[in-house]
Amino acid sequence: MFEPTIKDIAKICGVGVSTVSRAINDHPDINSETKEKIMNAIREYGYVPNDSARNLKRVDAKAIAVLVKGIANPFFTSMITVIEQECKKRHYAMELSHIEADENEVDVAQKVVKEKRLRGIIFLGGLFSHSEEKIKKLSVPFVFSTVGSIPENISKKLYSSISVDDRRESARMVNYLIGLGHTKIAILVAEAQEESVGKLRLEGYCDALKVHGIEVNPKLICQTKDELSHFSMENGYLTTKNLLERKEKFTALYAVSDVLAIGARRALYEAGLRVPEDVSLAGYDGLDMADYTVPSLTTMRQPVEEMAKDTTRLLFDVIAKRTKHQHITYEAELLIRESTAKIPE
Amino acid sequence: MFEPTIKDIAKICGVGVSTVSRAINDHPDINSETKEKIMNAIREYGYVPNDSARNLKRVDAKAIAVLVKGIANPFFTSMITVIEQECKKRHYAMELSHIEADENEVDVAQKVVKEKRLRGIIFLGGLFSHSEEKIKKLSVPFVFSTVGSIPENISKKLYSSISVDDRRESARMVNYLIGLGHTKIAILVAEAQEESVGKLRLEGYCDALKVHGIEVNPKLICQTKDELSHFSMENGYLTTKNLLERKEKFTALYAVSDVLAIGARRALYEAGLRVPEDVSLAGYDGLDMADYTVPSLTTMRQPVEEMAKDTTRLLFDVIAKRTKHQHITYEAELLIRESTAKIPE
DNA sequence: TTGTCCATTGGAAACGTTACCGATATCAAA
DNA sequence: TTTGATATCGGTAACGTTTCCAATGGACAA
Repeated sequence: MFEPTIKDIAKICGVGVSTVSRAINDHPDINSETKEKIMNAIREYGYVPNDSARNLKRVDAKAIAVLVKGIANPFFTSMITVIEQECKKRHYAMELSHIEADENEVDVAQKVVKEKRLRGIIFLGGLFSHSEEKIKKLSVPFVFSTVGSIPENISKKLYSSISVDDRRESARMVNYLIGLGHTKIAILVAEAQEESVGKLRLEGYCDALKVHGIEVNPKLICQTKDELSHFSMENGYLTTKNLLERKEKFTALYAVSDVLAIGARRALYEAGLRVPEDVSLAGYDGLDMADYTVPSLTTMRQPVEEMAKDTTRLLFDVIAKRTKHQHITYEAELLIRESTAKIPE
Repeated sequence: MFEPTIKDIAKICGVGVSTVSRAINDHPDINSETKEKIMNAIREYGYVPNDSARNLKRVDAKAIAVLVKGIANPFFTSMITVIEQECKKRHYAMELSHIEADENEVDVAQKVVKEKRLRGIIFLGGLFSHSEEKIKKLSVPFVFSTVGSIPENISKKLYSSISVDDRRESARMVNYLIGLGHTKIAILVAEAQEESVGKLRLEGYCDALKVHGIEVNPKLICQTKDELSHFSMENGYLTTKNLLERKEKFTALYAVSDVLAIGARRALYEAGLRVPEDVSLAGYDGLDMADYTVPSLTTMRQPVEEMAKDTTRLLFDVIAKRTKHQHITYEAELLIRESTAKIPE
């Protein structure tokens, strides 16, 4: 079947290709009658500009990329949805790419940016193995927005970030549990490596215990298994089962992610432990899901929508050079629900 | 910063551009030493081929698109993840696009295909307003794979489909509930419009009741609200609250999606109804999530992974003209778990 | 009338790649 | 030596756009 190009449209309308180009790109230097005539022909013949040709010619491809590590976490799904909407508003395309566990995200970024001539990158994920040297090598007009932990070893001038102070908010949650009378608090932690959210949230947990003079009991610190997706219900479930086998007494369980908490809930249930009567359960993230479980889950809500919107806005601002790189920190909101309760006397 | 092109690499290596092209595309007509030399230079200078230029020149852009209606449903998220992996294996890019409620999916497909010169399209979604005429207009080498309900009014030769016989499997679920002794079975149904999964699952529900001589009680048929995302926990929750306000007695509640069921579970809980003691609850889809709720959810598992793999395989087969359009139907698996029980005498 | 300015247009050169076609070198066979 | 086949390579024309630059024509002032 016949696929019209800009030349065909030009011929049909008896004008030059540049005129058609002006028409479709809303250039001012064009007669309104001519433009209308062209637009009609375009509609009639179903002409759609070829994106590759456009991006090849344009200095600026109107597109950004979102790189996600750990798509399994619904928290990121929500963020992506909002980011996509924001891009659409600005008539930008959004390229979505997953980063596998064994890939380096800056390398992937490098490749994607060159391949597609993108204007910017948003990183989504809790753990990044950035190195300053690699980031400097990212040649193209580039914005590096990270959601989650902020790499400490890199000059803040090189990237923007959007994050919640995981360590502080995590401590806040544990403080709340301690306030309820709990002292034997177990923690379910994912990816407790350098610069990861897991590590920060674990540190917050330790901070809170120390402030209250409670000794950190290593037997109550449970790390998720590497073989599985770190933030998955299955991992939460299995890790909790593992914890229960240790026979170490605890009255509260704090999972550093809602998904983990939901898996944990199941494991507790199967072990015959009631929530919150026998064990108080707390999550982190504030997923919609956490509000519909039975019992509903006490959690730290991260302002997803706001964060996603700001990420996008910031990215476009930096691209347009309206602003320098910024680092925004959000407050999380402690949502107290049914899964946590005072420890019985 | 300096961004090398194929010409630069050619100059650096003292060869022609076509030789470099041969090297990066694994053409046979090239000396292995030359190739190695070129590959080294490419690594050293960080050359990455420009995707736009490639796709512009190539007759066949190595990419397909996945168009999703209703991304909120985690069922689709799983499918997309698998499809993406399959594409990666074949060195194809996957373009992901959402279809808004007010958009026509064939129009979107048309536009995307022309814009990006794609080789094929996969539709994901329960409801499509396809028209034969529009599909025929899809000019480019094109494959149309639909997952979900199959449009009945369109020649089967024009597209491929991957689906579960929603009507039959839905009836199977209701049969199972009837087998447990339930006769007052409420149904939570989303999007009960023409050609939608919702409608088919509702029909299956009616079929099963009729076979057992149980009268269909319209007061037990609850439609989700249009304002919300049809397949969301919130909608399941609100619709169930609405059902409960009707004061119509029921001993089982069948939600046509697990997400809805989880919302329903919450509403039942708040109303003081125990699952399964007071009300048996059943879902549909077989999400991972359904296995971790308390109580775990009886559901109809659709073979997501298999379906996603077959969809991709089929698409690539049709693109390569290895096969004609096909229509594959899968069996769902009835997963009986804790949320359903025999009706007490 | 002439010159100047503005609005509108067309032509053509890129953008970076692939694919075709032809060129060269090498080597074996005649 | 000549011929032909084979392996390897380079040049160049596209692919469909955008963007610059120059051209045209009309309006208006000098």
